[in-house]
Amino acid sequence: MKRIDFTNTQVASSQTARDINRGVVLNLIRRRQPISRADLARVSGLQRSTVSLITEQLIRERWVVHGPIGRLPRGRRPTFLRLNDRRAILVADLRPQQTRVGLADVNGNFLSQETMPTTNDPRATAQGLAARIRRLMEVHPHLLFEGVGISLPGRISEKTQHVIFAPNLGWPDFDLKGAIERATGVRVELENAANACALAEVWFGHTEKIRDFVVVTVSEGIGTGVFLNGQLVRGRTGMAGEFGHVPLDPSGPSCACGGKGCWEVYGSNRAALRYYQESSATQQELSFQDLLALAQSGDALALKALEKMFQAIGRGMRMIVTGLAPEEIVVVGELTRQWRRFGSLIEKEVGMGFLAGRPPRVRPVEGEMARLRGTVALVLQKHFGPSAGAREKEHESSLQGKAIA
Amino acid sequence: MKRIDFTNTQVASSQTARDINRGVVLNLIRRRQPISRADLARVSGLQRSTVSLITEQLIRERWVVHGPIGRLPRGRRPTFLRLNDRRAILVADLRPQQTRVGLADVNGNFLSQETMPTTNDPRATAQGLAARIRRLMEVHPHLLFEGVGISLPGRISEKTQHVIFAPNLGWPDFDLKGAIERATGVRVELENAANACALAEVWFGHTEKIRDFVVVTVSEGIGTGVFLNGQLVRGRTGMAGEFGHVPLDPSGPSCACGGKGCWEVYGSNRAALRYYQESSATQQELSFQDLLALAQSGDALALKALEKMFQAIGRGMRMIVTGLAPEEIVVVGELTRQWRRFGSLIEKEVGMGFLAGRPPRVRPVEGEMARLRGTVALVLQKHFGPSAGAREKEHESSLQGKAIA
DNA sequence: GCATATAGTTCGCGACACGAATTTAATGCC
DNA sequence: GGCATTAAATTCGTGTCGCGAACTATATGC
Repeated sequence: MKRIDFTNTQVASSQTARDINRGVVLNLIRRRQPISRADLARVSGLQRSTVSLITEQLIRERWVVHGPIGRLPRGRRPTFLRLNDRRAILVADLRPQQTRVGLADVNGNFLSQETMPTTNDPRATAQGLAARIRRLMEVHPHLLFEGVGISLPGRISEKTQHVIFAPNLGWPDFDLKGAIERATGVRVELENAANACALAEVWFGHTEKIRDFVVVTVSEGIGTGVFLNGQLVRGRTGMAGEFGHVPLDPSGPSCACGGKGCWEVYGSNRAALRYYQESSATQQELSFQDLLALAQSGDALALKALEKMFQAIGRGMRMIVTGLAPEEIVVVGELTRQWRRFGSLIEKEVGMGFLAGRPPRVRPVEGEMARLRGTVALVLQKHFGPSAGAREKEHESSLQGKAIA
Repeated sequence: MKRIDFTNTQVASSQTARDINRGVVLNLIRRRQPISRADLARVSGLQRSTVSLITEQLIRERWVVHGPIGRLPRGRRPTFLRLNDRRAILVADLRPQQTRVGLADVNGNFLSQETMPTTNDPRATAQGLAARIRRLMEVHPHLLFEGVGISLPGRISEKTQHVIFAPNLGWPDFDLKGAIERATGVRVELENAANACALAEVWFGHTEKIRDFVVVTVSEGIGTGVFLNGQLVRGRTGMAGEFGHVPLDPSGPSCACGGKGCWEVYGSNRAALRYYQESSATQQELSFQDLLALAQSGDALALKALEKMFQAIGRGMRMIVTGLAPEEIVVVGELTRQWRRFGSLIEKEVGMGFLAGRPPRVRPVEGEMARLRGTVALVLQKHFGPSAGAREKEHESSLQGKAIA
């Protein structure tokens, strides 16, 4: 009587084709809105008839709405389609000092934003966050809330979905997802901040077709979001991307992780502050913002500290370039404000250790929005991504799955 | 009149479902042969009727043949199916000193094997290789040759398919693929040796379901085959996986790549020989084989040299573990013969720098066959992989593609 | 008013997977 | 030996899907 569920392999049915094409059309609308059915057919390669059926379905599902009527030199006028911006996503970005809470539409545009303090107590922070989320939902009763997306400087277990390894927050193992879900009744998606930035690039960046890139987030530490073969790399346990804790020099200063000479010991905001304080011999507490301001005003020691920081960032990037050969490296963080002055230093360092061909582009990103935008993508990919069609259908008409014998 | 081919997005048709399911069934037959249609239906989740149609197609395509008749306590006997082992793949593994040429069936079993010298002249090596391939084809006129797979210690440009960056061979930019194809008339696939080992693991290894692992090949240098999210990582230019040239210590000895203190300077066969010669102060030329033999016979200095080598390998693996969090690391090379003695050293080193959770398994592989088996997979994946069905169909009845307006 | 051009819909067709019914082929009990 | 039972494999009717041609709707301009 050894009956096991053998249905482990992913087989395709007719529905599969529809799911795939639904995803293609939905994403084309997202990218090129407003766009007519005829153009969708041209761009996708699908037949106009097929596009009509799919868009009809998407409109039924409330993801797409009719937009304005277009104008052409001749012929019937096209009715443009666009995403339904009454679908909203609640987002939050946890950082050691403060948490940013926001409300965004499906296009990644923010309807509102606010900040709240982050505390060492995960339970209290979760409660405060849940309260603000509930309030946002009450204030906007006309919106359809798709979910909550949260980015944070830490790692989320693939299995339990708990927050694990968040040294910069100082949190222990904690079920943030469960806490917020229970308190708000909305589905929550968690993601590491660097990974969220990578998602933001893919979903809302101009670079549509890049399949291999790495995001490097520089703040208190250094985080990396690794995106290869068109997919985010999470690794077995969701721990992938901790290049910040790879040693550049085994005899270097100690790191909070327990290691020595880690990349982030040399290239983080904290490292720049350390460089500055070592050289100026002042005892006063500075923030990285202050350091940037000093550099802006021409302070030689501040400039020198930033120079060392940027060089170290480039040095660490070499291992990513050598090992993964990405097409592009995207830098996120406050330091990008000094990109004009020091960006070339990074490129020089990256180019130095390069083995063959052309080194990748290194590009800064305005940092404030990337993390939040990424969490929007995090929530949306459940609906827009592959095999999302099946989920929608289930949700819509609650078809039961096949019983397992 | 700006007409561009807009059909950039991958859309699905009815055929797509068949392609996917054909791949599922074909791979199930490969994995579980001999297997009956009924079992295929059970394991795949497809209907028996569907399985019959697909297997009929596969038999028409000559990929599958009828095997023996099974026995059951009751009921009609199943006719087992298995892969057609008259389909053969020509394989070659280029190494700095010698090249191994072989003939394998679709199951990765070798029908014959021979070796030939590798020279510094790529043109001469290609000619010699092509001659042996032609001879193998003449000797086996009853076989259907699917293609030639070649693994080598170097990188292949994604664009031109030329061999680029092969410092250990001492070759310049060279069109090996084109040379062999012109000389033999058979389609050639090139791949880096470490990547080939990774493919061998996925196709012929026991570990069917591991989606994230890294192969580390240790010989003259150190190569890595990075396999993440169920896919080989090649990077933008096919250069991904050169972790062997990431510095462990920026003040270390010079490397052939131009850098300093690269991983392979500490962890390769050459490094172990250097350790030994430094300690014993002998001037005689030793091979790594000799060193292993010395260690086997209990030579203290040889043991010490290997110990340092294994520790260095583990130290370099830490960056892979930290950055990519694979589920498993597979080690390939002659050094695996001393795994019992020193394997634990690697595991200890890997475990030391580990941030959270459990470190990955580190596992040795008998090295000789891995590279060659990988090239078999390299050729097969064109026929067995996704969207292979379309290619077969084209090949079979030469349907023309749609004309682009 | 009619040719022309373009957007969007309708409809018949073929490919496909599904699932029930049927056929085929074995075993074992009476 | 006859017949119920069991299981493999095939056949056939049904629904879904994309394709492509035909058709409808709606605009411009001579």
